[in-house]
Amino acid sequence: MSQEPSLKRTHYCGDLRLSDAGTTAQLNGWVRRRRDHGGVIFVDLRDRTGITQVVFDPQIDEKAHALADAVRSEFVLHVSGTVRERAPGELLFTADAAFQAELSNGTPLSSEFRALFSDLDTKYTLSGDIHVDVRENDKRWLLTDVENNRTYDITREADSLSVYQGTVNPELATGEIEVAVDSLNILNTAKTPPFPVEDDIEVAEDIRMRYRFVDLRRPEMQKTLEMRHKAALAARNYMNEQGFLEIETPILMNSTPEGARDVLVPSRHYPGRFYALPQSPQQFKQILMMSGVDRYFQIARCFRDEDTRADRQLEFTQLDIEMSFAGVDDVLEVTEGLMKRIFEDAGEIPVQTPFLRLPYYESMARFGNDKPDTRFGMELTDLSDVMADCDFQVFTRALSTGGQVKGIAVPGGADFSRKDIDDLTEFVATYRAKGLAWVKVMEDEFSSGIVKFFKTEQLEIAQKRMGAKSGDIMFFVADRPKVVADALGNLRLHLGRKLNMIDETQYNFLWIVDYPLFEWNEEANRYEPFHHLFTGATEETLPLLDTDPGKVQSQHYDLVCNGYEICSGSVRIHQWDIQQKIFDILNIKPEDVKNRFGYFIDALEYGTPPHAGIAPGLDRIVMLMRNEENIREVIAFPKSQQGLCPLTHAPSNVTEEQLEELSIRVDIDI
RNA sequence: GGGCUCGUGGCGCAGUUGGUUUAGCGCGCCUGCCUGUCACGCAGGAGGUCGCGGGUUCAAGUCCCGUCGGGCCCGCCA
Repeated sequence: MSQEPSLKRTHYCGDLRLSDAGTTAQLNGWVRRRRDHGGVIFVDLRDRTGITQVVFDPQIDEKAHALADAVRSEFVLHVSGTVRERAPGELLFTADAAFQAELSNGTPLSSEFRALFSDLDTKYTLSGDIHVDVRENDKRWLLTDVENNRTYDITREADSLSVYQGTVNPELATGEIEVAVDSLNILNTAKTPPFPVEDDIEVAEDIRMRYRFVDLRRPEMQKTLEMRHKAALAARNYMNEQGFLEIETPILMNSTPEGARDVLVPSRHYPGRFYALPQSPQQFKQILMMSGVDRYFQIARCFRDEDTRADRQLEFTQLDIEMSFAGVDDVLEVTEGLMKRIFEDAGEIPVQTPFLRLPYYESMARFGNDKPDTRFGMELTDLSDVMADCDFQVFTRALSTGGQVKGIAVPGGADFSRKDIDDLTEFVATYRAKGLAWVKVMEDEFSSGIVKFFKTEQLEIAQKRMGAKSGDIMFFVADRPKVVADALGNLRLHLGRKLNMIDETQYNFLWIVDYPLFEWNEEANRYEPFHHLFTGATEETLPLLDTDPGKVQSQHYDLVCNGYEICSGSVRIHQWDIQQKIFDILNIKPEDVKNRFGYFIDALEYGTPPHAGIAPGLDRIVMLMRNEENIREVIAFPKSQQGLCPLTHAPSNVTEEQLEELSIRVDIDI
């Protein structure tokens, strides 16, 4: 038999502790760093659990030490050796035995004792953050200067204390031990990595993506991968406990032109026809309810061929949920339990249930959007009534054409410079606001070029309503309601971040409810579904379908956390006649209904139970728990903003033969 | 479809109104020395078609045009 190197390990690199000292251990891992001191070589060996310092000492094993000479960063090693306590370094000084009491009783060290350290060398000056461990009662102590990341080994001799330089690394969980290697196998060599495999690196994202296999070795990325796994596991366990069945639905389905663009897959058997990848398993999960499954869930990959953003990918993952004989409260309750379980189990983030519920219109009015970040104030205030008879034409013109005047008060904003305000004006222009009016609130006056257009009383009412104090600035936007909401809502967020008004440790869960069922599309001159075609209406507003569809309230709900929409769902329509009415209002022709949803309509008529569902977005949940602002940080192999895979370079060209089989002719030069 | 922004050794950056700069700096890398480091230290060294193409100029990393790639945003995302 050939002599294969042993791959067996007894521990992971994050496992060993002082209590393991004296035992033997075998580790596998990557070389984080090699420190060659001529006589002795230290290697930090890393795997996904942590780092252990392994030592190559020629006096322990000459062969291993010689081999270690060639070891470089990211080499893959198997080592075996003895776990040992890190021995004290050089003797720094001896001190009076009287100081022993200070080490044992946990009180802060006396200035006399501290002075001994500084007297020796200012580099040993102790910080205020000192931690003492008793290694042996009345005999040995380990003193850790946490702030300076330095340790001291203190031993009681006959009548004095000997203070040695410590070799413990307080930053490593395994920092009290090391493995003295007696056998080294270099399992593989490695090219010098393009960037160091450690946290807090400053490397362009495209470089990290190109070398994702190196990037993912970094501890924080491993932590993200593990947290994502735990979140999915927590979800599975919870849904199982709640009686839900996990059922897979097709990845190849038919295209539904409503909503986002579909990712299409050509069919070989049916030239000219295409499968679509699911934007969500919406129709299948409803059919599962019709099929008597009662409670379904799936960790489902979804695809939407739209341009991406920092929190949007071409493909993403939803915890897709549907339940029969359920209404709004049932779904919200299950979802609250699910969120609690995920955030607590995977993220160690405590969650209070039930969550607050905020009507859609109120959210729009107070925050300018339906995914408010409620971790800070600075809410929008409507001033349309107050400003109706001012002399500022920008306001009056907007108001007379059905617009609004709203404002926010920014704490401390009276200090903003002309340039600051210009930048903010440019910022709101992105959202089509034509300007940003401002008034600074001073000790006993209002300051601004536009003050002269207002009665003092008008500005006073504005100030009072917004809660602006002396030293604040009031910003106003006058325009169509949509523009006012977009501009001020985003300005609020922008300034909230810029002025550090957000408590990053807080998680504000909030249901947005009472959405309208339809939205009027000005350009197309017709109603469009606010959510999707199968969203049900509230019983009270259902009669309005015939008279005033714009006023019908849906049974749609969104769960929002810290400004991110993390779940979206609704009670579905389960009666054919109501579904029919929706198609009519939306002007979808019967033949289109038949072509696109025929199977679904059929099923509706064969005994569909009332049902409702929701779909939490796993990626965004993990983003929140990891405090990441980019979705690519929580996906192992994400695509670039243009939809390219930085590793495999998908999408790729295919051969003429492949195209021919699919009866596809590509009409561009490749 | 549109706006903004970035692209200089492996990585992160500097490079002034175009010119004394042989395109610098830090990290990393290589060689040698070093038995207690953990951002080891010391000495020496290698490594760049300044994204690509074209133009202006006596002269371009620097100015202009185009193009490719990354990012953020608007539109879009039922």
